[in-house]
Amino acid sequence: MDAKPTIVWFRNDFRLEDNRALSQAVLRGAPVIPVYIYAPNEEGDWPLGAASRWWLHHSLAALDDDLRRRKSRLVIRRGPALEALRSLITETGAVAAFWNRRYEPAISIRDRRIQQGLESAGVLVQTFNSSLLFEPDELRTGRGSPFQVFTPFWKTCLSKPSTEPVVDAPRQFVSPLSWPASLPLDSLGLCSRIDWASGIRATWLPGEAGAAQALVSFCLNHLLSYEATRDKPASVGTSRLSPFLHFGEIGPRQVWQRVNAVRARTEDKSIWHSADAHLRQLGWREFAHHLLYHFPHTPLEPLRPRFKHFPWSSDAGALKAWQQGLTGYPIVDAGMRELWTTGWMHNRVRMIAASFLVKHLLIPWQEGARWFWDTLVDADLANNTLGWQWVAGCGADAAPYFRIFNPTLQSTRFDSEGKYIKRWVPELANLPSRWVHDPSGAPPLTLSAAGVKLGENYPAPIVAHSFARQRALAAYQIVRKEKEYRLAFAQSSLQIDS
DNA sequence: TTTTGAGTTGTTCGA
DNA sequence: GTCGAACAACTCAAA
Repeated sequence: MDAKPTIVWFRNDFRLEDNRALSQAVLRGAPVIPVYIYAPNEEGDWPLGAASRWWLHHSLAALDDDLRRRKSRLVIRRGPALEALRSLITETGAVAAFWNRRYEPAISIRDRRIQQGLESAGVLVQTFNSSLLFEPDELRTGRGSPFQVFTPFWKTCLSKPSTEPVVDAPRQFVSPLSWPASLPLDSLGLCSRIDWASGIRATWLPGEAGAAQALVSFCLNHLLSYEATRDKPASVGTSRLSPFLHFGEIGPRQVWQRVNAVRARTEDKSIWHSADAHLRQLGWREFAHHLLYHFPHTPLEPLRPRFKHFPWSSDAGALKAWQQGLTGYPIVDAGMRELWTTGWMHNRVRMIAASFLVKHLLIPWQEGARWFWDTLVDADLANNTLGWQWVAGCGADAAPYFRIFNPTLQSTRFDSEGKYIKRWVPELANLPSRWVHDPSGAPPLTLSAAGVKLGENYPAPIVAHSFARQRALAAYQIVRKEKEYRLAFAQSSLQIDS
């Protein structure tokens, strides 16, 4: 038996179950050294946001606890990652390094470099897929190009042989004779000194146990009626697994298996529909990673180049109102405040709030993406990019440009009693539900009876819907005609040439 | 190469 | 309140 240790490098796969790199390392029979390396400036243009750092801190603490329960531990180091790995190898005499692959552009370039660096020094490197059902290179259209439309992408996924089975968490680890030094978790400075995270702390339990609990609870209580309730932000209708999936405290294969198990136990068509609808959401996660991998420029630039010429406006005041939940559109404000308080926003409300920023305010989607990146506990480069480009109409399979959400209508449709609004915008708590979606339309007496003073304790709408809608349509006309402009330009330059 | 069919999540208008 | 049609049109994926 090889007594020289194997390093398992953890990176957004903070779990013991269904972790290929870990289980394969344990199988070697040699001591296993679990490592985390904090290297924020190796994440390209996207160092972790504040909410993500909070989650990471607690995720690492939870992983360390879980490892210690198995007589192991997590060794924490700072980057650069290659140097950290090299010195660990020197200190411990390790001969192998295993990790699960990440697919973000900057990270995969870095990781290939690290792999080469270690292999050239004689270290055995093995990497695995633990975070996707299908890796970006596995799926191609008939012509061999990457997919840009979701439905054929997902059909192709579903036509593949069923996903690999989930691997159990290793029962026991072999420890090294002595443990290499580890930085204290607190020294990474992931949690800011001012405790702004109380709302996040009250909402979430980071770590593998919290993830497992969230999945069980979802399958037991919400999956059965997922189709009916997933669009209702006032109720817990969605799985709320996104941060756990992002940090790899649960993997998509585990979700896939569990949801399919529920599906297999019933003949009830409505449950089948719900299960399929939820698996489809996993499909979107896959699609987002597929797109980011094949179109690595998209976090900063539109996938459809003609949108580079979109007449965006830069209105710092409006951006701030949006960020603070003070737009005067209750459903938007409720969402933005839920985000600020809990680090998460309901999917339906994300679309409404994002659409409002991009279409009502004409503020670049990149500004919205940046804010979400900083405030979401589930901030994920692939998902965030896909979502914002979809809303802005410049991405893959995007909403057509003329599809402009009416926040008031969305609100009456999906939060009809105004429960969600009243929870997050307490200024409006005493308004009758009929008016809570659009206080500016309420009779003055109703407003004063409810203690609402528009412009004083709750803002009037910062822009009128019908005006904003017309303005957005007009702005999109410019992008729409870009093709014609280009043609005209080409012709005119031909004329100049001749 | 060309053609054909289809595409997460909508809104507004008028009856 | 509910219903259907119009909106306006692009691009991808597959045959």
